[in-house]
Amino acid sequence: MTQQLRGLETQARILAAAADCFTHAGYDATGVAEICTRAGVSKGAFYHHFASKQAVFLALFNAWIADLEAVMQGARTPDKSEPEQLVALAGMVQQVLDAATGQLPIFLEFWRQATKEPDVWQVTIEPYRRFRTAFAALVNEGVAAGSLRPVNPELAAHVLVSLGVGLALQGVLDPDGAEWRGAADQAIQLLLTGLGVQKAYEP
Amino acid sequence: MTQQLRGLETQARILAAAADCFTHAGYDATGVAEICTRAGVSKGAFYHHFASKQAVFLALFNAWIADLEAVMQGARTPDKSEPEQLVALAGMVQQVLDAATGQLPIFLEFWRQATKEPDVWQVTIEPYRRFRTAFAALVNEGVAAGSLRPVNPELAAHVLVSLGVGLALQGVLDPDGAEWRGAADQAIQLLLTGLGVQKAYEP
DNA sequence: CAAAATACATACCGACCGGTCTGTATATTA
DNA sequence: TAATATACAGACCGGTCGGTATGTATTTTG
Repeated sequence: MTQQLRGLETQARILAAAADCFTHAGYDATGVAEICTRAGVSKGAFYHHFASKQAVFLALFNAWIADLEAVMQGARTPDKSEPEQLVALAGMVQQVLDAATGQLPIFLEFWRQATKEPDVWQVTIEPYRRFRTAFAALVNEGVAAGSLRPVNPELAAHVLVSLGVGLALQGVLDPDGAEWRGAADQAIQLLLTGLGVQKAYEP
Repeated sequence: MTQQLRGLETQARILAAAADCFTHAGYDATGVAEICTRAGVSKGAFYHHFASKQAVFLALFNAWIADLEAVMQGARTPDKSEPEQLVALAGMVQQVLDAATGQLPIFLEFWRQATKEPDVWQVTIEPYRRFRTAFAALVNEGVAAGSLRPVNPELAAHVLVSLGVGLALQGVLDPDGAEWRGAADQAIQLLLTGLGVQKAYEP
């Protein structure tokens, strides 16, 4: 049991070190030796736990996906109105982004790899599509219930998700203070107003 | 004169080949030899015209910036109303993105490099800030003229630019057809409606 | 036409990098 | 306790890559 525990611990150290390196220097630029040094392990340990550098990257990526999945599960509030649910979902997106702030540059690595490796791409775009589906369903319900203007749900969802992604990327590239947070709030306000939520512009 | 022309020609070939390689394989993954092969020149020619691989990358990047600059200059229409100008600016963003479609993955390279190299970062975020400034000025005028709802111009501009960036990134990662274009149109409609442009929701 | 500059081509180098191989200490098992 | 498996350690290797050094053909210059 002690040995198993020890193994998992070094495995975690390798993952943490790799995340650090990938974040700061990028995937290609960081060598396995660098990861090992930062993790305080030898190359033998590294290749004992992981088949390749790519494997470490994928493990990191899958962990991130799992986290995202968990957060999405916790955002189900079917008893509220569609506008309120939209606000909740948007807030959740913000929460996810906040949780990842600081180590966000690694997303650029994910996205870049996704444009090359088909399997990475597959699992990369899945969360976005899921987001879009969720938003579209909500908008659809809202339109049917009359609480939202009659817009194309799919397109509206696409807009919402794109806005979230854009805010995230802006935050990565130019994180000059809290403006970003304010922009996220205002973005939601503007879009909800555009979608026809009266409360947003008639306090 | 003939010799000078010849030099510029091979220089252009190198740049084109490099853009191709960077787009398809990424910066780190493409070697100088590969660029030379695709360009049909020797390594000597390469290092005669460019000091390093980084230099080629920066040249490519600066060319892109210059293009963007030119397009932005051509979008000045001060004689129209603020909402119309907003639509024009948004359309311009779309035009820029369209022009780059297909070779867009190289933007991920730009952005990634920007998170590491301070000088690349400086020149990377400048266009975005310029976009934001332009949008903010327009929104400000519109608010003053009463054609737009009284919103914070800076935040509104941030939202607009973020949306554009997000749409672009979505288009890169998941370019499954024309939905993307429709989303861009609808996004503008929604935001303009949210900003208070009557024409958008009262045809 | 001589000389100097330009525009290449080719061979080559040292560094680095992902991955392997062998050895060893510790823990688990029979 | 003997045997086996696990968890490392560290030397090492084949190959690649960015960059250089040297040579040459052509062109411009004086």
